[in-house]
Amino acid sequence: MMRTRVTLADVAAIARVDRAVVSRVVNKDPTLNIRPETRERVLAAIEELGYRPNVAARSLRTSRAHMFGLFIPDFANPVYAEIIKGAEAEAAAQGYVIVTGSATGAGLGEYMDRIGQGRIDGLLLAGAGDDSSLIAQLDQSAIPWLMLNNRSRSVKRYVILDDRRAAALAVEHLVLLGHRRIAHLAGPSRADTAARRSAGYSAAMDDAGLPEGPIVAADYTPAGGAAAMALLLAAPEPPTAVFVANVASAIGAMQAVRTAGLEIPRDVSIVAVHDFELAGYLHPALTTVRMPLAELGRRGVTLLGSLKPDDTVAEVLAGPIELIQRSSTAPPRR
Amino acid sequence: MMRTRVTLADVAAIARVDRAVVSRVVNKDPTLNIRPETRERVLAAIEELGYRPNVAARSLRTSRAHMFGLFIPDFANPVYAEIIKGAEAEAAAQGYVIVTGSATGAGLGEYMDRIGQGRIDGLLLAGAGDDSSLIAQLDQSAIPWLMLNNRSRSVKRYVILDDRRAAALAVEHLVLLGHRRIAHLAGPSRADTAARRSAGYSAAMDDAGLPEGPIVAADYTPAGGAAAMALLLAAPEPPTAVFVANVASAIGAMQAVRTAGLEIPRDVSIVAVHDFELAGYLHPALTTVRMPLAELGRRGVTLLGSLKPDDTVAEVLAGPIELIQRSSTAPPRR
DNA sequence: AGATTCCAGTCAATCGTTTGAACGACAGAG
DNA sequence: CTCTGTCGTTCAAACGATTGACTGGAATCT
Repeated sequence: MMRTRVTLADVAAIARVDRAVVSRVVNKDPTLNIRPETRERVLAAIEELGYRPNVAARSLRTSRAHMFGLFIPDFANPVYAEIIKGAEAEAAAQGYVIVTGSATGAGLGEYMDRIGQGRIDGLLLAGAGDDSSLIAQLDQSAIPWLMLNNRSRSVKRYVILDDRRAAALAVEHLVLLGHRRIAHLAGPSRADTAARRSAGYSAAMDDAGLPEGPIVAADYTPAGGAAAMALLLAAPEPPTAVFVANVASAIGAMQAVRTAGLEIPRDVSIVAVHDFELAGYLHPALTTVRMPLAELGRRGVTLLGSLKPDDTVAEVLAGPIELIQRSSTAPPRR
Repeated sequence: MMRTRVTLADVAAIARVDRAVVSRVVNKDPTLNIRPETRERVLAAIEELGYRPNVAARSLRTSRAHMFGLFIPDFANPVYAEIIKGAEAEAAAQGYVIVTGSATGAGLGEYMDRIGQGRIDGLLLAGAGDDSSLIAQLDQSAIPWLMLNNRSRSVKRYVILDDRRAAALAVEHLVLLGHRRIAHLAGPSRADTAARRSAGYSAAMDDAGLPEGPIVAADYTPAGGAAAMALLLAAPEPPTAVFVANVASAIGAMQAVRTAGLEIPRDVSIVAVHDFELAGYLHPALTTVRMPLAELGRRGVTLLGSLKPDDTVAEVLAGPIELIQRSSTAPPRR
């Protein structure tokens, strides 16, 4: 049952007032002086016709779209799912809606083309690389934008989490359990988060007076983690504990431990960054460091709303970072 | 560096033609007769100014937004992540962009309010319930919509997968391995997918000449699955295999098996519907039935594009459904 | 009584594109 | 030499909402 679209004019006609009045009633314009009974008529007409403002017309006139863009690498990654949820919640609270795009669909440039001009009031880039041609394009587009969980060397427009501290927390936990040979299964060298987590690892090891164990870099994938872990275990004096920079790698790493005929945590303890629901259901349940990912998304949206064109943003989100101890970490074997 | 926005008029001025010409060039209007050199001038001006059409103006005029809505229960659920990816890919191919919303942000009604009128050309509802007040509201909104992976009793507007066949495939696999006491850990009774999978289970058991084992319903959550599995294992003659309707439940179920001091697949085999990346990394690796979820998203978008106002759609997506055999299923113990 | 303020709205320009209709110049037909 | 057709463009009216400026009357002030 296709209804014909209802406009301000229709409402105005029924309520016997000017379109302007209806508009001001809808927008709760405080400068409007109106008799209660007139307002009632307007409201009744809106109700009767089921009027809803036309977004295109409104945004053409006001040049505000009430929509934010959010670009992520992959929807299937629970880390970004968490960020989206936070961003969406905050956007909803502001009456905004989110138009998502992912690198699996097509590149960022192509996404920007489809977005066009005037469709979004701001853009969040979660986990995108540091591509300078991209940044140039963004600056041309005249909308505020921000990187999440990934900083750019060239431009100060990012909010990140305290990955350093998260890494240190994980390492301290292992140290406290009595481990001394603690290796680091790092992320890919081009990833900014990986670098910060590695730095945290090094600092914490240093603080504990321990020598940095072997560090092996791997992709943020199960396969990458498995390969890297196999390497670590093959060493003449394998580590008794491994700090893994990422859950995806950690899952692969756990598999590699089993493949090597060893047992977690008896032979090797594992702790990884980012908590996620399934972590507690893996076997053994994975000890993780929980970071405020949803809060990161929320903060990004909040900032977008108040960002001035040339503002710089270089924020390390203050938020709870906690160790979720499960069964993959234990004191080393005597 | 905030650029001042570039309009058709700016381009027209530089190219020394009318706005209309620029518009027709941009839109590749086939009825336009134009001298090659004029076209060149226009293209050059567009390039020089970096002109991009204003989406609001365009969509006000044409009443097409080049945007689809997609509402899902939860971004963190890998099943919907897969659907989104498919939908996004197809939308991108059509030059459309997707505005997502989830039930974790706020309800569908609230999402529709934020969407407003004229912002989307169609709406996909993935896994939403069969809420009749909602359907009334949708029909009022004058945009085509479709349910994905969930059918509504009241309205024929859905695309679903062949859950019946998927369930049958899983059960047949267990039968082939030699199992005879095959239980079913079903989904919540209000979920449409759960009902179809249960039907498939029953049919397959019947075909195999086996008595229906115990059937226990559980939420599509690890906790629900764990509780239900505990119940199944406590029976005097526990099943040697369980067909689980959903991966989330399956993960909980696996935990419950371990808690009971049993081993998979030695003491009980488990197979679940929907494959997902981590399934291969669980311990033991979970045997699943892979369904074409991305294809479902893709198909939904395709249909939205060609849907007439009063068309009915009741489609069971034809697409590959395959058993991914891993290590959680084996012949029963003698 | 005349001036001023307030009330309760109305008027109309504007945002940037799209698109059916019109138009001047030129060519070819009759 | 006028008429009819193309060619290559231009004209201008939408689309629907917003918002600063304005207005006609009543109430209040001086």
